[in-house]
Amino acid sequence: MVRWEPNARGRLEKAALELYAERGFDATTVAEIAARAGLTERTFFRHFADKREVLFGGTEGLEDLLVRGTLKASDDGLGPVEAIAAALAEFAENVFTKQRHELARHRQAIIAAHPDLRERELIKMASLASALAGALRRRGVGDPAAALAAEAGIAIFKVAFERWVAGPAGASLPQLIRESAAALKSVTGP
Amino acid sequence: MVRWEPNARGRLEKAALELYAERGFDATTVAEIAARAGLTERTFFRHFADKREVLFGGTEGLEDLLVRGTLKASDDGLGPVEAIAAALAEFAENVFTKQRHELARHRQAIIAAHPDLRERELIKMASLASALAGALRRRGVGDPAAALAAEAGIAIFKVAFERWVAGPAGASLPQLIRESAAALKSVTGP
DNA sequence: TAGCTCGATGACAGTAACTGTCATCGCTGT
DNA sequence: ACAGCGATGACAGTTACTGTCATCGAGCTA
Repeated sequence: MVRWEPNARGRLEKAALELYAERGFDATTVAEIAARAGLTERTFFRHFADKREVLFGGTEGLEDLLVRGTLKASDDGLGPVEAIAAALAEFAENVFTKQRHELARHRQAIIAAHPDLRERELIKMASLASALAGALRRRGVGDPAAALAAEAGIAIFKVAFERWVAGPAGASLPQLIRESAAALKSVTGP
Repeated sequence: MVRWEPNARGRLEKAALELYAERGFDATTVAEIAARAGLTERTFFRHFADKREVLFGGTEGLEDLLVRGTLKASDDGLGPVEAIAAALAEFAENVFTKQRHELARHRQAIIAAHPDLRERELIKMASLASALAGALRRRGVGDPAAALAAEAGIAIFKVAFERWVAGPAGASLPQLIRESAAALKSVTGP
């Protein structure tokens, strides 16, 4: 006999996703989320810094992973933007699989529906860009090249991900990333 | 004899800027800002949607201005990214003058110090990118090229602006924008 | 001039996000 | 057995933000 049901955090995430989808982000209170998860409001805030963060869990190791991928690709001789694109593509290969397409679509619909959630997503991306710029600098890329390459890499991912989410379940995100990278290259030209 | 002092909005902006700088964003309450401006909290929220927005006023005509500039530059035969960079450079020429360097530095220091304010800044930039992408599409640029060019243009501006703010008062933002655009071009290559 | 509408503000109550603090009580190691 | 730990609950407090009605000078109209 356990004192509490396990996986409180996961239950909160599930409850929040459901309620945000059912009633919208604004019309959902933290107390309601906690109640559906069989917990109290106070416990919600022990697991998540705020009402938005509950949608952005599992992002902890992400930056490190992509930084390592970028460093490796850079060591393989790729240019700055190509290195980031390669790291993102490899990451996408493992995480944004065909099975998770529907889940990602659902989540993005919720995020797109509310500016507060868009803001949170944007700052996560910006933080990632900053980390990737640092990685490039460690590989000898100067400034402002490193910062620009990182921003460009994130732009590639944003656009590719948007298309992946909007498109059919069969599409390959790594492929879309490669296409976006190519499109960026052609569009920066004359 | 007037019933109220004029320029309530401006007084609120000034008071907020001062208090955010003095005590920090978190430690400042809206009631304090309103009191310093000789108004009530309720009136603050009639002028600004929230506590952050008070730092982002005067942004109303910006999107239209840059969209028009981009359309014009595009008609002059520039490539998508170049067109946006040109529009941004011209805008910067008129707005981010040497005299406003100190003010901009001050404002950016406040924004950089608080994630909530960074989020707001990022969504403004994202909204601008979206508008610029629309402008490019109207000029026949396809997808995902239009979206990527817009994101790239915004990246150029972000990096250039960061350098302008961090650098000496004499630097020219339009010049930094042109340098960033060139750096992006070289970094997307092999 | 008298009355009327309008627009900016104040007054006040209410909701909900978030925080600080202390109590509770199974589990774990000694 | 028992002490301490860690996740949770209970509860009060602050503050961002909203809805609603009252106020009152300015300008319009008859």
